[in-house]
Amino acid sequence: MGSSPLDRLSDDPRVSVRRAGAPDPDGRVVLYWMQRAQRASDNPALDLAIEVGNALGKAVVAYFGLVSAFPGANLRHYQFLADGLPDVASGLARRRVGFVLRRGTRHDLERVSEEIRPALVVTDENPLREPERWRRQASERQRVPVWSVDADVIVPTAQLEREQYAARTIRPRIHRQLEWFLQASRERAARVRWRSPAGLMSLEAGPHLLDGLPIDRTVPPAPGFRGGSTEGRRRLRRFVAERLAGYADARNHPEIDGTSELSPYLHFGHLGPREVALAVQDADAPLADRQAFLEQLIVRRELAVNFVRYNDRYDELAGCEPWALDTLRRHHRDRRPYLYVPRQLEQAETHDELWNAAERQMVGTGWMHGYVRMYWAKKILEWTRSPEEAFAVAIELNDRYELDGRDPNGYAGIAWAIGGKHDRAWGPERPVFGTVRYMSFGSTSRKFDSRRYIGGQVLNPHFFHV
DNA sequence: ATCGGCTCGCGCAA
DNA sequence: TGCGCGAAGCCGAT
Repeated sequence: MGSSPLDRLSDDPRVSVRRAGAPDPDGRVVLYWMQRAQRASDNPALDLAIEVGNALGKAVVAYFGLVSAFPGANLRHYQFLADGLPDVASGLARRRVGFVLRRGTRHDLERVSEEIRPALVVTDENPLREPERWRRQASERQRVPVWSVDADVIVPTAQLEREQYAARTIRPRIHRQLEWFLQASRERAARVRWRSPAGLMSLEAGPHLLDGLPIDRTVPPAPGFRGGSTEGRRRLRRFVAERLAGYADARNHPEIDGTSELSPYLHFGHLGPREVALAVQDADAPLADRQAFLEQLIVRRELAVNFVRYNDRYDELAGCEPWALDTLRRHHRDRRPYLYVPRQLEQAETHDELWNAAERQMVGTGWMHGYVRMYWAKKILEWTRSPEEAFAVAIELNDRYELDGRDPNGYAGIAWAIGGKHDRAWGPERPVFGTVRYMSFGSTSRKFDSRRYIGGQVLNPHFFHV
């Protein structure tokens, strides 16, 4: 049995062998199909591709397909993504890795493979159903080995083995493994330099990349966010220097810029979670603040990834627990004093100015504060005709307007708010909610300065990111 | 300001 | 089988 250098590399718990076999000896390169992890450092998938290339004595090339068919994505998301590609290009060059950038309606790993003739293909992971299907189908069609690397979590998702019931069940399992997995990667460069075959097509990462691409352009780019690893790292440094001290309290004050606002960068893979965690862990800030942030970044974020990976109904009410489905069903005919259609919600036309402010923050800036996201989703449950409709409307709005939409965090957050996912029952039993945890305007407003949050929105829709 | 009761079920000790 | 306790809550009593 194997103890060749290659077997040792595929033995890593981050790695799944999706197509087994020996690398094609006639293959010219190791091909890294970059999808989720759109960065050239703190990227275990890229690191592995380089290790394999060096072990085989072959060059390494990364292929990125800018596909217009990504479900639910619009110009806001594509602009942010495209902002990040120049950083990918320059970062890969520093590691002597080639870059092939193409665009089209869908991924075309097959054609790129035919042109480049890889010995082996490496890719990253994304637990959402469509990207997972792309990886599976592409692996079936390859004639060379395909390995995927779980690059965007700290503890590999497979280590948890099954769907976790709550934060309290995943937390000790994650903490036990952090010492092993929370380590900076060794950023090696490829030993063999990539030489592009004559005539191989690749686009320039630049401002015109989106021109003519058939995407949904009805949502404008987010005015306060520029994508990319460089910008993400700048924001990380600023957060650690200016906001980490005091984070444990400030994060629950939506009227203050107290959070990291890094979720878009993590969503597009412009930053890796290890780099963020290590920067915070080693920071000169009170322990309680560092712990509060790491709880969000690691325990809560990876619980969300676990949910999407192991529950194929992650975007419907039916994916929630029986106790919650029962209590919501018993209350589905309750009278609802306020009822809104999706259009009214989208336009922030409710009687509740706190809710409207949260909605406007999301639509206008592409990012809603985490604390009001809970309130926002729970009120949709209260103001629509059924929990199923509430779930669908919340996901549609979240995925359309949030820069970090279409992300496990969003699905888990909405399932928590509407379906009690990862939560517990709370009495007393109430209309519509049953024993799903309730939130009220009055109580929520007493915890932070909601007037200031609302006012900031009214005076300047970009208040939060100026 | 703080406290208790509301309510459910996992995971572990036994 | 019993028991402790848990993502951010709410409300009324003290």
